Amino acid sequence: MKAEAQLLKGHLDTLLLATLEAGPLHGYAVMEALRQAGGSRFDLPTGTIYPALRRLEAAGLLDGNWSVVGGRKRRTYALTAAGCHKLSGDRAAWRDFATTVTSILQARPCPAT
Amino acid sequence: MKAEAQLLKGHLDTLLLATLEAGPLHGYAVMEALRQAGGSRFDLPTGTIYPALRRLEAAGLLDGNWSVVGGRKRRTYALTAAGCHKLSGDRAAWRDFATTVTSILQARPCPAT
DNA sequence: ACTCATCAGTAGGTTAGCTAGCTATCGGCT
DNA sequence: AGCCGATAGCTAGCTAACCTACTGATGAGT
Repeated sequence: MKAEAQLLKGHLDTLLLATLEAGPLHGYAVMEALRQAGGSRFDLPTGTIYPALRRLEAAGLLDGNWSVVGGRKRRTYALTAAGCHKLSGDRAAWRDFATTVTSILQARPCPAT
Repeated sequence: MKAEAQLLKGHLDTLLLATLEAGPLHGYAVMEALRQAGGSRFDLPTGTIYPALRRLEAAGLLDGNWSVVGGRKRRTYALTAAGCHKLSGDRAAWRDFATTVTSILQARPCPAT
């Protein structure tokens, strides 16, 4: 599939990578960080986050490791070098995409219907 | 489904509405206008455009009418009042979404792995 | 006559996010 | 001790939407 196609729906992956850029986090923490960063706009359910993280891990963009904190198992994800590289590209792609969409959406006076 | 969910993948509808805000166009022209506006970033196939336009028409956001130009049948779509209203909301939603994503994607110095 | 661009549409597949459900641990409460 | 809510992780299956690939028609150019 074309890379542009991903842009139409694949923003989540980029956001996850960006969230993990600041440092490794486990799934639940990623979820909360995103919710906080997005001001409830990105209040994503676990069914969205966990598969996405696994997807990114499978793609080699994240490195997931089990750890036990207080007897509770946690899978902590860290950005890999490939993930960091991907993020740079995604960032540029997002800027490009956002700029284009914004310019197309420039408000024109809506003519009376 | 939540409205926010649409934002993750439903940008196309908004772009189509915005393209038609300047004036009624037929499907093929919409495709070209979008391609031109997007500088090849939105080089969408007919299989994407036509169903989308029909979807928007079914939703009452567009008004489609057959016309014959040079013996060729054309379906010309015009923005309805509802579509115009929807576009205003989408525009605000996009600004909101774009701002949030951009802020999350703020480039931090990628620490050495 | 043949080819190409224009114009419209559909069928079917893939992806990804969502809903809904599950397991398990810890801490606080009764 | 037993229960419940919050934390933490995972999966199955649905749906929406976008894409690929196709059909079919007309008109213009060669």
